Amino acid sequence: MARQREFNEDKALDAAMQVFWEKGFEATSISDLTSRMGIQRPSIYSTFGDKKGLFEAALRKYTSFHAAYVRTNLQNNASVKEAFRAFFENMVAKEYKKSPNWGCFCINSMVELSPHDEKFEILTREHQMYLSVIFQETIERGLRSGELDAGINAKGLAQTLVVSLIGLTVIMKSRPERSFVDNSVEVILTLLN
Amino acid sequence: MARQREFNEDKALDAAMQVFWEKGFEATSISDLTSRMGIQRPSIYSTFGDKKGLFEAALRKYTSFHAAYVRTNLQNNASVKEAFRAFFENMVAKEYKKSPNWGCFCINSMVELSPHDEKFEILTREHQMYLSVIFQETIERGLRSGELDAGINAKGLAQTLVVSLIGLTVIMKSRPERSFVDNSVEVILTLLN
DNA sequence: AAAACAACATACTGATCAGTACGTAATTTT
DNA sequence: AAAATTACGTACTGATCAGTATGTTGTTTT
Repeated sequence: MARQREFNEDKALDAAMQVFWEKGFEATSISDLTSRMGIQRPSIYSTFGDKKGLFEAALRKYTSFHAAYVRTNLQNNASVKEAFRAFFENMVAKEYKKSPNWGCFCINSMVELSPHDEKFEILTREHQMYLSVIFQETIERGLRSGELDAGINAKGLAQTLVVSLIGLTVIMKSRPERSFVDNSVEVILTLLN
Repeated sequence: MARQREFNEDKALDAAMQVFWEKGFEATSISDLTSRMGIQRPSIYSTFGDKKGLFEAALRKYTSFHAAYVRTNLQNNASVKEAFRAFFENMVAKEYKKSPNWGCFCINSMVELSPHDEKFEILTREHQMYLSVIFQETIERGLRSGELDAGINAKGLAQTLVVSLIGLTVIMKSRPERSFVDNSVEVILTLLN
């Protein structure tokens, strides 16, 4: 290579992720991206291909960060029940702090793009499957330690918690009364008993 | 009025609903709409205001139809447990038949528009609240008949079922293995026991 | 039948879209 | 230092966007 990059590719991608997360794919223009990424239009195309390529890179960055975040959170607590409670309650509290509330970039993409683009159908599905595995491993840890009832179906419960997590994330976009979400979390957590 | 309408407003709105449901707000152009509605561009503006006005009319039509559909479905069965089982299983089966899978127009709108437009935040929230009331009334019917355990918290459970319904609808957009969704439905239904 | 009125269709507006051609600046290799 | 290479910035492309001006057609009222 001759001349060196003046911008940090990772920081630029991070900025793009935020814009796409906030506005979605269709509502985001290249001009929105250049201004927030702090780079020129041709730099986007030479570095990331096209708009969809940039979106894909941003989503991959998000999912890998998010997966690590979820994994760390659940491993952080010796009690599996407390780990899930803290995880769900924290996630609710965080969403109610922000206004407006962008939800989860992967879920947003699943809703907007998956039915129209197989690449994103696969990408978003695989992230949910990955979360499901993390949940399942956490539940199995609770089964081994005896904290959880041996009658629990780890896989089915993990899948249900992923579904619940999605449902909570989505409904919070419409800003229901806090008690609505709190009640739901409470009922969902009874599945661990 | 002088000259009479040549198109059926209700049928045109129905066509618009389908387009918006399939593609979302941003990805739908006025040209998409005119061709599918079978009317000319100025007819849209004179009848529905602007693109967002048409979208709102379409979404209102959807939610009122959907609410009636859910209500009828749940009232159709003497057993509350069987009613919820049939409702969830039917909803899963229907989504897996269609390809691609547009999900729920109201949920799509909640994800795409609610964080950026208060009108749709309210509209989509109120539909979820309405569904929650239908669910709660159904659960209370089961409590009165003795079919459901008296310890059940009707409101909290209804809210949780709404959250679960949203989660299931959304995750099916990424076409997970059928067993993933079936397992989740099974676990969710245990909340009625 | 004439006048008023409303829905129709065509064709247009300026703005913005995603993507690119091209000239300039910086860094490397020869 | 000259040549090659790559990034940068400006300015552009044709296409498409949401929305509208305008003239025509059909129906009602006078």
